[in-house]
Amino acid sequence: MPTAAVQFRRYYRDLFSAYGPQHWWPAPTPFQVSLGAILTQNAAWTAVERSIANLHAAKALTLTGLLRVHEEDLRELIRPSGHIQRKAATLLNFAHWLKREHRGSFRHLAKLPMETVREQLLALHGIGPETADCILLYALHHPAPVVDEYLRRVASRHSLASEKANYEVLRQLTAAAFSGSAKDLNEFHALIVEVGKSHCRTRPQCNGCPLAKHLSASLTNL
DNA sequence: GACCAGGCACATC
DNA sequence: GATGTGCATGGT
Repeated sequence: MPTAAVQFRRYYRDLFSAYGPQHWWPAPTPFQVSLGAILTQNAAWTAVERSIANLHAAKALTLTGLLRVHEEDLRELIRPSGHIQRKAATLLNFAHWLKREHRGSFRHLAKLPMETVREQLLALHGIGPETADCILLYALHHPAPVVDEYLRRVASRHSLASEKANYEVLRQLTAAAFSGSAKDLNEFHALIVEVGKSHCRTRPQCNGCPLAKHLSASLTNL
């Protein structure tokens, strides 16, 4: 049995062959990447796009623009992506932190060590490990592994990790597979989301899934 | 009319 | 510490 790291690299190769580059993150500035990362928590990306369009119309896609919006109005702008009370508060938490601690500058933020920024992000209410790692990877271009439910399912069904493997375990496995390469980590996570949306919703049906050939015999016989 | 979506915080056991 | 549950909305 190959190591999980080797398997992850094989998945990456096969997914890239099947789907091609995903061009993540679909946003023009690191600030907008961060807003999207918060808004997409437990929400479909199509819903996030509608919220982003509302924020754009309200000129709230920049730090100063966002900070000019009252929290109640912000809730209405982001209504399409749900969880409006908590997400509005989180967006403002993030914006105030960026302004207060980092002069509102991603350039300043990018100079700090990845782990330092990660700790600060995790200390913000409403930002958990997945959102923090998305910001590190897609806004700051740090080599930060992102673990999501789809990766958890793939790893579990392919017997690479326990069904109950926590975020940290899968983060280490991913780091071991793509250590140091932000480019590969970027593409890998995007591809996992893509295959997850189309093939990993129900277990273990993988007909037509680019990863099906990697399934262990015990699973394919289910 | 369920079920899900590019999670998180908090209560409870 | 692990497991369950509320948060909110729109698409399928």
